[in-house]
Amino acid sequence: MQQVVAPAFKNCSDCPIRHRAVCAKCDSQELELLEDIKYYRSFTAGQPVMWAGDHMDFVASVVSGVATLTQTMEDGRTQMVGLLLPSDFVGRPGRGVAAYTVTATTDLTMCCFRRKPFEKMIDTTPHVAHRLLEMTLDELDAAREWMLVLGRKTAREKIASLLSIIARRDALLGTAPPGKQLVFDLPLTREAMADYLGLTLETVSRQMSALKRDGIISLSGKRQISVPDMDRLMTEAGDDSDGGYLI
Amino acid sequence: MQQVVAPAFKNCSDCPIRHRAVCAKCDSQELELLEDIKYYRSFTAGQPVMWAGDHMDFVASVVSGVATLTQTMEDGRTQMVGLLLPSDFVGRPGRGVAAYTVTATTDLTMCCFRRKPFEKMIDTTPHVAHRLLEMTLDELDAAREWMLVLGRKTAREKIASLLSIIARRDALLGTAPPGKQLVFDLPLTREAMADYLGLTLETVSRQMSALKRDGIISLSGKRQISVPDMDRLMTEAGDDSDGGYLI
DNA sequence: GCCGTTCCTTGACACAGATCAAAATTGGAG
DNA sequence: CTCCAATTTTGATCTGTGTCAAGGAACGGC
Repeated sequence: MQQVVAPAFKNCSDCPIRHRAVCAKCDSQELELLEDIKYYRSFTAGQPVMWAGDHMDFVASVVSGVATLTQTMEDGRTQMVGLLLPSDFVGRPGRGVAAYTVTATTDLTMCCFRRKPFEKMIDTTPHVAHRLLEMTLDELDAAREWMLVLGRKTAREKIASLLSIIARRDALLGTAPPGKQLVFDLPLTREAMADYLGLTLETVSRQMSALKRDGIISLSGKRQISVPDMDRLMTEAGDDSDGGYLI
Repeated sequence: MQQVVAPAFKNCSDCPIRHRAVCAKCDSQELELLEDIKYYRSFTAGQPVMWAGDHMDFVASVVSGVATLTQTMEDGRTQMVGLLLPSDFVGRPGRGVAAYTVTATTDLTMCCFRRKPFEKMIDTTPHVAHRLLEMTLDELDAAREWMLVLGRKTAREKIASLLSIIARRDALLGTAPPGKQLVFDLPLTREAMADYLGLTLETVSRQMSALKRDGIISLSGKRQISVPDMDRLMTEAGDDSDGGYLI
């Protein structure tokens, strides 16, 4: 099922996530070590990357596309526990079994590192270990912010929170012009949004309609969102529209 | 408000969390470096340790007692985002401002490290950095398990999940005899439990009463819980009673 | 030992979001 | 272009949990 295709670039120096991923701080010598243990894999939108419980002999960086990390109960209730964007890291050094199910929600390319040699690198090259610690601490902060969303926000605030997270990321990536009107594509179905936010897909749909009706967002097709006033969206999310650190 | 008292031991080799905290892998030479930058602080039950936004010139390990990490919205809605038990780490290297409010829920002693020298140690002694990475990854896993609880579990399942987490921890610490009947103290008020689980304190109280009525738990006083059948509690939590790794 | 404070329990009722059901829209295959 | 399947929207109703309110139990200070 998995397609293995060549990415659009040849080596690390041309890599689009070179300066943000786990390899960000590596010097050219360390990069060579990584080159030896890496390979690319690509997946099409909707494909599973791995299932919770699978044996895993690699860790990876997302190069392009979006993937989700989900956890499922026996009766089928599903909760998304991570949203993986370009430069994010997948897998845990020292753990050979996947703890979560990973699914590509858009076409996806990952840069995979064979696990054993990567673990050795962590022990020997401080740059990789240090960057991985930094990224893990960032993920922990994101997870904790998300807990507040899941535990205490209303359905409308949850939707607004998710939209503002994605909008902010797109603004960072420079996709949008610096002008006020933000436009971006939702990389998630209504169901995936529901799994992210601990809601049902019907509630997601209703709240999206409500935000549209109230002029907070507008839609072109089902997936393209534009936000005329970012501050207003942030207010709907229940966040202090100023206080928040822009990452 | 903060009481600074001497702990019951003198140096790291007598420390009760010596083998589990961030210093777990340090050799005696590294320990000496830590001794130079550490000091103890104690707090009584209920005292705030720090407020979100406070300037913070230390990081710390919990030596004894329990503390909570909470996040609060402008209108007062509160969500607990971390439960700090002995050996857990507080603070983030590289960040001088507290992101969360920390509160002692029992009498608490922390081993504090001055932040700047600690950051230098992370860069120079791989044992500390490596252990901190490991601990952060564990916390991230815990946070993700918690997301499933917050997003998808019913009130009854949430309470059962919290009780089984605390029961398992106490079992690990060897407080309980290896027999079946687990007995432990809840280190949290009903309100703190509600903040942990994204519920109101009334709902927590009702569900505690329901679990008691159904014989899943029994109470002596408000805080001492006994669990006659751990598997049954796990089932109520919606967890596979076998599959779960006992950490 | 009494009293006040804090914490906890229980009840009545309201409402946000879930559930069940069906129709509408979209996008891709042929 | 047409049709089919997947996704999304909308409607009607139900229910779990929140909200408001009142008492009760436990604990520390005097």
